[in-house]
Amino acid sequence: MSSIICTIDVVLMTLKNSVLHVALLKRDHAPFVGVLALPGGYIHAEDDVDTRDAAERTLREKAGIVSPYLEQLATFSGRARDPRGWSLSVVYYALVPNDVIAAASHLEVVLMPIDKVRGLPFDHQKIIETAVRRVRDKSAYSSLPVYLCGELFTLPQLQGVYEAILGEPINKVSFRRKIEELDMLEAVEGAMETGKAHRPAQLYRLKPRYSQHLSLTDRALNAKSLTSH
Amino acid sequence: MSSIICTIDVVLMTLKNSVLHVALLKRDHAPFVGVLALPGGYIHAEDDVDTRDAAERTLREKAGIVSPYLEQLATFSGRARDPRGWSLSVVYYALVPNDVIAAASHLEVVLMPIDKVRGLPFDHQKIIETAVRRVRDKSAYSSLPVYLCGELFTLPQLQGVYEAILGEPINKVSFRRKIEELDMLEAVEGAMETGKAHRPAQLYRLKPRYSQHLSLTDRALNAKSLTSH
DNA sequence: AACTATTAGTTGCATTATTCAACTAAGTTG
DNA sequence: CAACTTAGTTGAATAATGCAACTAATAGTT
Repeated sequence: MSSIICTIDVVLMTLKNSVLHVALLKRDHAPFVGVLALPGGYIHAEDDVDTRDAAERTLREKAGIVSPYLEQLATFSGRARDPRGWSLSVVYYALVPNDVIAAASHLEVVLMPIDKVRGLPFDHQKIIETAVRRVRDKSAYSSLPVYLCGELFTLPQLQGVYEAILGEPINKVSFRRKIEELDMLEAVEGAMETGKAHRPAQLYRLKPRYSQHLSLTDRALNAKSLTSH
Repeated sequence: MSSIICTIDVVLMTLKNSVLHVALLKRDHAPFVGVLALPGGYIHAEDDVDTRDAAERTLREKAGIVSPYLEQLATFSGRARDPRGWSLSVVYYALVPNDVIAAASHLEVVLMPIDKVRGLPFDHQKIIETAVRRVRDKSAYSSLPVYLCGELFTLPQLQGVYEAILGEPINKVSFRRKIEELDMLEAVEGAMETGKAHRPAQLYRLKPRYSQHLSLTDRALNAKSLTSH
């Protein structure tokens, strides 16, 4: 009856040089051994509590990472996507600061700019496109991008992250008003950015209760993207 | 290896007396035979092209309905949700006009107001809550609610549908501006609502190319709901 | 036929939100 | 200590939204 192949995959994204990158790994199992692909694998019904648990395990085992943000993206399924047969992959996406990947990278994680991704097995290309679209859409009206920053960051840094994801400059006053409204950051008392030849910026961190949670507005940051979907 | 139970479920919603209702069916298989639950069933790897196809089949077979809008909601999974063992359900949601359900209802579809839903098996309660939240969130900045109207409708009717879903009155002028901006409706030349003792309203329909597609704005209809999620 | 009641649809203004440009602040470097 | 550079703020210009009052069109009532 159930000849369905049940897997999970994780789209692990980070910002490097102001460009969104996705983490890829060389596959160690057939099919497509040695080919770069999304980290993923079978769901372990014995060990995993649910698919989120499976995604966390995969991230831990294959990339040595515990992600501060992990959310279900969608499930991709069908007869055609895997040569082994009818398969189904529950896909999660994660956002982490670049240095977390660099620090954890005892394994061979390849960071690929999302514009350069090509030649992936299965429907991984389509999965990544879906994930990138989701991140962009969600960033316009939520605090999602903070997960691409480290523990501490300045507002100009955070603005740069938003701009990198949304792909267009944001008005400084508008940005700060939105961040204020989201009410998710707290200034770190007396902590300032150092080493730059100009006025130092205040350091902020995410308010504890927003770990793994997003703060939302009902107005997008930026009026451009009227999309049909 | 794969002892995972793979199913799909559909949250079929409609508006009846200005209240969101969800369609439930008495289960004809164990477990929970005879208990009201979401329409769903096993994925048929032999027949179904993918999970969307399985959802469409289920809707057709169990409720006699072809939905004008069907979208993947999320996948619910885990050891605990089904007494038979580790299971996974890819859930879709559908919106249909009330009369479509009424017309198709040779089968025993029970329409339950979403506030009254209780005592459902598995995690169906949680699934429905997720679906309702999704519909509400999405309705604030998209054309989603048109799928709850019939083929033809007036702007006041459509406004009533938005208000029923969002749960608060909308300013008439703002509403019409938004609809204009979404650019998804076309007036039916010379067709007017009849039979009412007042000025008749213009009839509209969805522009053909928006079938199964949404039109989005970047500004929500209504400034209330600042939600944490 | 005129009048009443009721809802459709529009118009102009008041209010609020967003953007822009110019300003002040506070460091490092030479 | 003057020059430079970026942080952060302020106020005015512009745009979006909401409100209230208007006109329009129908059925029912006198």
